[in-house]
Amino acid sequence: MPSNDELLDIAAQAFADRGYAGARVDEIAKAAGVNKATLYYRIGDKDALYSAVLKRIFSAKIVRMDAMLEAVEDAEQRLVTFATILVDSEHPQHFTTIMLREIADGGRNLPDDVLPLMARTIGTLEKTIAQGVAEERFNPVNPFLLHMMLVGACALYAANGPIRRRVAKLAPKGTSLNIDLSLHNAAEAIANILLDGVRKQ
Amino acid sequence: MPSNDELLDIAAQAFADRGYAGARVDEIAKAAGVNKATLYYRIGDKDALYSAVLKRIFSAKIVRMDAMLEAVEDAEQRLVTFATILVDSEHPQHFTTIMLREIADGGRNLPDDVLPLMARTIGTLEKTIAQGVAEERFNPVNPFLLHMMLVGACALYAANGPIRRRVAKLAPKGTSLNIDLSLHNAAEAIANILLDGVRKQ
Amino acid sequence: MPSNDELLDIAAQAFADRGYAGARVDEIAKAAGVNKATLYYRIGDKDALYSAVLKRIFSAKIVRMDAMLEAVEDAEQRLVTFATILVDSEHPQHFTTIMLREIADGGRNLPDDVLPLMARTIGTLEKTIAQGVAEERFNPVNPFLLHMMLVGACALYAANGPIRRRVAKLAPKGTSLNIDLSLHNAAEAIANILLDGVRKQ
Amino acid sequence: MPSNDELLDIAAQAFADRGYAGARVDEIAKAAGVNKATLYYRIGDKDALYSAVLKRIFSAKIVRMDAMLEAVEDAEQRLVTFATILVDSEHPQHFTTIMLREIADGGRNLPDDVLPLMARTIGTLEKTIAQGVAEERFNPVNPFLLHMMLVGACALYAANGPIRRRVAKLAPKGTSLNIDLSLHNAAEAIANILLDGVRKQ
DNA sequence: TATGAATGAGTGTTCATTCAT
DNA sequence: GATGAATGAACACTCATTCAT
Repeated sequence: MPSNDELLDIAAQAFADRGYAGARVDEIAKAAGVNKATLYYRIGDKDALYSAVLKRIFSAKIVRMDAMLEAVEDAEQRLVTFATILVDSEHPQHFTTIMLREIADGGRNLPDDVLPLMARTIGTLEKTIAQGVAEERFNPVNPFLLHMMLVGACALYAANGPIRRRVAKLAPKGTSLNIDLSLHNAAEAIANILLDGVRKQ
Repeated sequence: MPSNDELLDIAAQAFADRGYAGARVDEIAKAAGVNKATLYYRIGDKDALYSAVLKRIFSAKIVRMDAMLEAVEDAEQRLVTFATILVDSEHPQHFTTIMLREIADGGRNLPDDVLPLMARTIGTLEKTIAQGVAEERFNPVNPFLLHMMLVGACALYAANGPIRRRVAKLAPKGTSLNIDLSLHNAAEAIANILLDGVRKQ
Repeated sequence: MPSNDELLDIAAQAFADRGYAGARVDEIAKAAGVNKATLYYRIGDKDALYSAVLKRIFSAKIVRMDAMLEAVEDAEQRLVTFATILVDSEHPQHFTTIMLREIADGGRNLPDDVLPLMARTIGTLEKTIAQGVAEERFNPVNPFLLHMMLVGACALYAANGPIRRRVAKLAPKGTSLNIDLSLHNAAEAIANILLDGVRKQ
Repeated sequence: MPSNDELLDIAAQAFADRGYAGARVDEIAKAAGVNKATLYYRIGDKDALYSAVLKRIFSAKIVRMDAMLEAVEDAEQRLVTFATILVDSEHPQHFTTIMLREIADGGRNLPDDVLPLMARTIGTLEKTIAQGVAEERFNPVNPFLLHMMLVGACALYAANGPIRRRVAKLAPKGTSLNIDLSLHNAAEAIANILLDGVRKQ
């Protein structure tokens, strides 16, 4: 009998793979090895299950971001670490994939109490950039756009593995598609390209 | 009675709003003002409808990209134009939103004949970057990652309007969230930040 | 452009293959190479089409029975010929298959004006048997049961080819299933077995 | 709430009455007094439901045949009993009607695992005839044709009650159509006519 | 606390039929 | 006469949810 946390991890997998509308409560219960009614008893309906998954995933990410904020002082290093944390956790694909889906959905299923978590993530990054600007190491740049670029690039790279491989088969040999950077390395590379654009010379 | 193209536009709206699994054939037919059976007669089942929508959206985008490639010579200008075309067309949200959903889905519903179109888009950008490198104006940078950054940032910004507004209400006044750049201007700004990172000094 | 008779033959094939409920007006029109609306214009709705097919098939059979009655004098020979005509015509499978379906259906779709034709067929056989009894060559036997036996055996043999072949694969070699009598020969054999039972010694 | 067996009996009624294509899952559920989804939960889709019905009906028939084989020694008596069992069971019309439909359908919906049951039925009869021939009481006769005659005649008589009554109204009084033998008696009579033809003199 | 069983309300799809030309 | 296009009414099937135990 799986714990509630294990239940939520299995549900996260399903929601990441299929989206809210595409995921099936039956299949989640089956994958978890519990009766469907047990899922309802322990967690609630599909909406509640989804909310719980989102809260779990976002909370974990925020906790890691906060820990990073305390551990890393350097503004540049913070941006790089921010990027790697985005893609680099126990369930990397789940976070980025579900986030992309939520954005596409306009946050339709996003419960109100995860929004503050998202706001905090953005605030975290904004503070970092403000710090770099204050230290006169960064050009003044719109923190929100920078956030979009960091998150967008990392999330896309993290999520598009399957498509990348299908497209790669069609492209001529030797093209840039034939890369296979690890998520961690890709996130670092992305952050560094951004830093090159942001860094004051 | 709507034309087939009008039908596909209405379906695109639905697929962008709700995703493949969340969209309802009934509602698409109703929104188009045709009988559901007419949809099947004219286009086919949900899969065929989705394929037709994807082909229409991607083809239109590719056509604009190609036209741009011929009209714009300068490598930097090309990157900027590429970004603006991504978000700036007759149906801007549809393209980026559906693309995000497809990436999250691992291209599960992506028909084989739209993959070459995606490959071409990437190839287009890659050539532009290679041109900039050849002209010794760009640092050598992984074109695929640059593509991720450009597309990821633009798509996220284009698609996350609703969430942005919800989050903005929660954030303190005066933060970077309270921006309201047009898609076009945001895409330009994003491209320029990237160019700052890529440009050879 | 097929004639109405050709149309009916094609429809007969469909009704024989799939039954009234299983046959598709679309497919009949397509098989006939005419527009579906043309089918309605020339013949009428599905019911009318089915009635027309039944009338055509039963009439043809009756005509051949009548011709036989005039040509063959001997009672025994009449029974044999009756059996062979049942299975042996331009469209042998259609008649027996559709007849079996109608019987199973309780004649639900059988129009009133084909019933007299069926009654005449039975009457034809009954006269033949009465003749044999009158000539003191046949035992007095229930003509209706004889009719069932002759028609049932011939129709089953004519219609069950596909199943017979599937079952034959499962049966051990050398069993009686591995026969492949032509319809004509099988009907003759069936009639002769019956005659052995009916014939006065 | 009906048991699964009761469910299958109600479904058998529908399939016998209307055939596979003509039967409606909605109506079966309604007739059984259960929700349509319950039917799917308990048994499966229309195909599975039909397979289950066929298996139930054929198994029951085979069981009775086997019991008869053990109880009856005399070859002639076996043929008669075989005929009566064909038409004489808890659900007489269902078996013969569905069998006729399946034959007309070429066994299109006949699951592979009921074919062995059919083969066994034929094998049963074949052994009986072989026994009669070995005992020098029967003429050597094709067992498969004999099977066709016995089954065809009995099935037709069992199934064509409704048509018989409609035709009888059209025929002149005093004709053979105005018989109303019970199924049991008709089967006996049919078997006896056949025996007269098969019996060695 | 847990679950096998049941179900109302959809959900995509098909089909016989009709209509405008 | 003939037909491409359109559609109301089914139709098989699914799914989130609940209930009895």
